[in-house]
Amino acid sequence: MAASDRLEGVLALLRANGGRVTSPRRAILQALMDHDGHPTAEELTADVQVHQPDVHESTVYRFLDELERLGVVDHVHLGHGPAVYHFADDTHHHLVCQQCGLVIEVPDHTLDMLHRRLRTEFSFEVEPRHFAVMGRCGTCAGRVAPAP
Amino acid sequence: MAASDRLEGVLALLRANGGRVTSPRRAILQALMDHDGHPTAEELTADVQVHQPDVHESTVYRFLDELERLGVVDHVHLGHGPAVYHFADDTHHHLVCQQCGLVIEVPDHTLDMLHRRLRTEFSFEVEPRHFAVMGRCGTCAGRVAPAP
DNA sequence: GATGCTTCTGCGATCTGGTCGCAGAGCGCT
DNA sequence: AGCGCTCTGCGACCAGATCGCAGAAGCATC
Repeated sequence: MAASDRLEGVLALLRANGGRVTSPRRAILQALMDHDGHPTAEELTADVQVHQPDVHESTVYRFLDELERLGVVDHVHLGHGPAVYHFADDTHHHLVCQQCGLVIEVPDHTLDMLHRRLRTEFSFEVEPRHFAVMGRCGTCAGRVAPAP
Repeated sequence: MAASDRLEGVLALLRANGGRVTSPRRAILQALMDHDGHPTAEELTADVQVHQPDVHESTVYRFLDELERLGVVDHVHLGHGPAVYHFADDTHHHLVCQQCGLVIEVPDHTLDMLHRRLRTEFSFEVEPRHFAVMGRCGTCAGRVAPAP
């Protein structure tokens, strides 16, 4: 199946870069693939510990760092609170509601205009992948009267 | 002079809301006005402690919170690291270079297009005031070859 | 399948940024 | 000056994340 291909592919890349394949690492990758959405390091740790209770949070952090160095995953800051992780080929931006925490995924090209404008006016290359775009979702924006 | 008018104005507002005027509070406000740029709570504490060494960091945090409740100041998260504070009437957005930390202030209307687009396409009300827009400044973007 | 070099891991300590509870100081109304 | 209530310094505490260490385990080689 495709999922296990992906896992083995990452492990091969890891080995090719002098890394070792261990059972905590397999479990962390598996948890990352099994999780739908945007897991935090803490959530991943919890998932892994269901089957391997001794895997330590710092191991998860260290391995996620390494996966990031290898370009396999990215981490994103969705406003306050812990960072969340996802596979790097899952390219999209995040709109986060500051009120209810809803995360809306929007395709890359949605922010193209902004890119162009800030590039021409300020020579600034926006990179909204690592930090979310904050605001309020339709429901929350409608529910609360805007401040005076 | 206008600066002391401003200080007294804030203190009057504070009193009008049942707050008290104390020498730590005067000093914190003064430090905020004297600082050009975007001070962190820690920097403000240090500035205050030059003249009043006993003022505690937690006092600074508490007073900044209160000033925020009164609508006098806002705090902004410029990517990683501590939040920075500025007067609320100083309305602009922040572009932050993830590489060198440069902060570019851009007028409110620069992001109007983005507002409109995200509102019509995703019913999302962008609120980019509380979190900076991250990316790379012209110098850093030019200096480093884009990743393959 | 044993050896040995190197990497990984669990663990606790540590760090940063920020918050909280408490007892006492001090503001400001009268 | 007296009094009620707010504010303050202080240390403890919290979350999220990182680090140093000694021991465990991968894997290339024999």
